[in-house]
Order: sequence, then C-alpha cells, then structure tokens
Amino acid sequence: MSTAELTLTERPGKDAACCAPLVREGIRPAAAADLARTFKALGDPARVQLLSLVAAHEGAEACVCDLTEPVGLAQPTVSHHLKILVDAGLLTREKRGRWAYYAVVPGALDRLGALLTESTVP
Amino acid sequence: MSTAELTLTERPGKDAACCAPLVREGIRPAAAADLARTFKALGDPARVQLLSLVAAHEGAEACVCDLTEPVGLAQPTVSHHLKILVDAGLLTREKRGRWAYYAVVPGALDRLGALLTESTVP
DNA sequence: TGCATCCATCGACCACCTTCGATCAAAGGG
DNA sequence: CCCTTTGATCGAAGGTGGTCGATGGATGCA
Repeated sequence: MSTAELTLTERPGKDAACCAPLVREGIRPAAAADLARTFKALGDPARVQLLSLVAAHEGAEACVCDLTEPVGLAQPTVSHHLKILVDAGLLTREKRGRWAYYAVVPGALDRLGALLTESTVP
Repeated sequence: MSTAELTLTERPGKDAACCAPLVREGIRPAAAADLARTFKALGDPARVQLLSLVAAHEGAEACVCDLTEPVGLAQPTVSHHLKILVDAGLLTREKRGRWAYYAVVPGALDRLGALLTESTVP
C-alpha cells in the first residue's frame, strides 16, 4: 500500500464543502483508520524527535549515523523508527553509497496539519 | 498536570522565528514527548472516530450513549477512549444530570494543526 | 583481496494497550 | 423507597509495540 493518502474529502452525495475534514457527520471508519495510522506513527517521542532532527538537518536530510547519538537509542532501534516513519509517508529513504539518507516528504506535515486546522469554524 | 500545553517556541538565545515548530534544530526531548503524547491519543481508529462524532454531533457535544452504537464498541471501551482524549486535552467532560457530555476543546485541534503546518517553508 | 563501515533484519524480552464482562456509584422516575 | 438508567472502574485475556544484542548483506577503502 502507499501509506494511506488520507482521502477524507471523497463523499458521494450529501453536503459539499462545509467546515472541515474531521468535523463531519462521523467520518467513515476506513478514513478514521487511515488517519489513526498516521497519528500512531507520530505517537512516539523518539519518532517525533527523529522527524524534527531530519527536517532541521543540513540539506533537510540525514543518515542513521547522524541520528543515533542525538536520540540516545541503539542503531537497530533508530532504523526501526525510521522505517515506521517511511511507511507512514512522512519520510523518504534514499540509499547513496554506503549511507541511507532520510528526508521529510515535502507536503506531508502540511497536509496532516490541514486536516486538523479549520475544524472549528461555524 | 494540565495536558502538556505544547510549548515548543520557547528557546533562549539562538535564532528567532524561522520556519516552524517541528522544524528546528532538534526539538527538546521533553517537548517531543509532549507532542507524542497528544499524537498517541489520536493514534487509534476508535478515538479518531469518537472525536469526529463528538465534533459533528448536534450542539458539538455528545454523551456516551450517543457514541457507543456508532463506533461499535462496548460502553466501558468507549468510556476508556474518551478518558484518554480528555487527558490529552482534546475533549472536555461535563456531567449534567445522569449524562456525561463530551465536547471538543475549542482551539485544541487548530493548535495541533499549526504545529504541523508551515513546516516546510524555505 | 581483505577489512572496516553503514544499516537492515532477526529473535527475544518486557511493557503497554485494547477489549470485554462484571460490578458499583450516582441520579432520576414511578 | 425501590427500580431503572447512565457511565466509570476493576480485573482478565490477548495482542501490539519498543528496545536491544547478534547477525548478515552491501559498499568503499587500502
């Protein structure tokens, strides 16, 4: 699968564009599961820190060896968390030479943020 | 405690306002933990659906008996999830008469969304 | 060719989380 | 005053998730 895609706007008939993605008449269970899968990826301190480290790193990318020491976790653990972030569609992985470079997916955080914002307008 | 508060902007010297909360030079571990705690609360399909149901309900509030059937879970399970959302600062609980009314905390989702948006500006 | 480095995978361990039935306290109606 | 309703809590069962050491594949350097 290609990491959810967060399709919350597709609704057949009913109302059109009202207020927000989350604030509808109940959100379809499948869409809720997709959303929850993304949030779960961000539901660990180490992963939030890793995401921040990658984004703030020079060139907006970082390899595992750059991240292991700042988060204070063993290398296998860091690799594990990075894989989860990649599977969630928040990071990309590119292998160059001996290193694996991780970078933040351009619009990922913005799209997720947009799903939460503009939720409480009358 | 009063549910984190998500104070990510407080930094002593260094740079001032640059691009975004998440995208800094590394986010302090404590702040990462706070953020992760909130995301973890949203990391379950049932809770995302419950949040949506409450927000979309008439009057922007709902009692447990309104939510049990739509999510297809037992009443103790729904109460459990609602408690987690309240502890995360996303819902409020007010007991009126025999019922407990849950409502979305006004700016909660917007504040969380703002932390994710505006993250990838050069 | 031999060796060091980087990193993903594996296996195991422990903790936590989700879910439910049973139970109990509080409130209201007859 | 008893009985029903609402919902929180408890305890148990099963599943999931985080962490690490050990291992192995791939790459580059000497």
